[in-house]
Amino acid sequence: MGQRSDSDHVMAEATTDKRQGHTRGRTGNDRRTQIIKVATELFREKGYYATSLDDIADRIGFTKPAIYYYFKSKEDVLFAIVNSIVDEALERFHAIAAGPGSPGERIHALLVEHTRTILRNLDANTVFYNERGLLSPEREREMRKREREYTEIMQRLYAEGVATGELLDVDPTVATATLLGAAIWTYRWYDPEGRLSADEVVEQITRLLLNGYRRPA
Amino acid sequence: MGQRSDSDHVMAEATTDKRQGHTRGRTGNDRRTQIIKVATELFREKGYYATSLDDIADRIGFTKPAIYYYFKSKEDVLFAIVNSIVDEALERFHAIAAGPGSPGERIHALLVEHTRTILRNLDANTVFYNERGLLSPEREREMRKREREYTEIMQRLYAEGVATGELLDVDPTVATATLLGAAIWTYRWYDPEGRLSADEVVEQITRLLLNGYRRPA
DNA sequence: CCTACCGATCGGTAGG
DNA sequence: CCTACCGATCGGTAGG
Repeated sequence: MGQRSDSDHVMAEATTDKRQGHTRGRTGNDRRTQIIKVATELFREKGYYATSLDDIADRIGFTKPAIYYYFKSKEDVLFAIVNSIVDEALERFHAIAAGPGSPGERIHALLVEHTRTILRNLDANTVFYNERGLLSPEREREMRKREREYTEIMQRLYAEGVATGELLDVDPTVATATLLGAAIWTYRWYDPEGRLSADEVVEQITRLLLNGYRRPA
Repeated sequence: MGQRSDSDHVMAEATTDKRQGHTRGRTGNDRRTQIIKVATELFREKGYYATSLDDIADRIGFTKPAIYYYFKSKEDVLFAIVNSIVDEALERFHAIAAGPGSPGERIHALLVEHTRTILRNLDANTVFYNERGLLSPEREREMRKREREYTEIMQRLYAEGVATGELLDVDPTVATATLLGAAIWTYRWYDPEGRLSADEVVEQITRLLLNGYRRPA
């Protein structure tokens, strides 16, 4: 809490070579990244509304108006976080769906990669799933549209697998929402400091979803 | 939006027989119930912070201080909603776990009933899952404790099923979080006005979780 | 990136 | 259950 993380440190180093006279050697992009990082932590801990811009500025060590040098509004900070998550997910789904394997194998790959990504970046994904509803109506519509885009990729894949007889015959909308929901829900309970590694959890969840909880006789 | 629902209407009727001179024939308990109902709708629509006590009072047709006649604070209104949800879940889990059937059969029953309950009362369950983190630290701890209580019931059941060989051998914590998560996630995507009935959705989800998405050969 | 400040919102209370 | 009101918080801006 409050201490610099590794990724932050690495980024600070990366720009050290080409110092441009900015305070403490940070470039503008670096500062922007730092604001996003700290905001992500705080939005996750306390939620968007309960986090003030003063809270964010305090944790970084400057004052609130500095944030307005990099962002037009508080909502823009949230949007930056949420947008990058949906961007990455969209790209990932496109890549895997277009890749090799049967529909069932590609769905398995989607579930593995989606869960891995969430567990590897719990802060931002928690903010994404908890706070994306607080964006302006226009931006929320935009987000929903892109989310629908990648869930539809999975639905088409599922429908294909049902048609070939590879996958259990349930409604593709229900199937994908349920499977993705099971994967996404990890953000609510997984504890990185806990007993189980992220890789173990990913393996067990995806095996459970593939085979069902009833052990085959 | 803004119109009286059936349940509201029914409650108003129920107290008509024994009018006590209250405005529009409502008893105190009735008013309290009405405040909870309207707050539940608004907290779901706009979230807890974005909903003011004036919003709630406006939709009912009186003024903010009236709410303080029935509740000590805004948080108490949220607590009333969240508390009743966790109460019912706890009772349901206890009853089913103590009931008949193999561990696998009782887990199936738990998933069916939990999903049904969520779909039948989407407003309050959405508030529960979205806003329970906004309670005071003491109350949040109390909620988490009771939630843990009923997830542990399911974990013990799962462990028992693994021991007898009935259930797939994955960690009971992972299994129950994943299965429950898949069921709970319905609150985020199920549309009561949509193509599928709640009963169909419950049947398909629980069948999918039991058998897995790969069709048995 | 800072100091100083404004305007609006809102939970909660006094006093009836 | 109402009118009137207070105190605190907070996003955002002026002006440098």
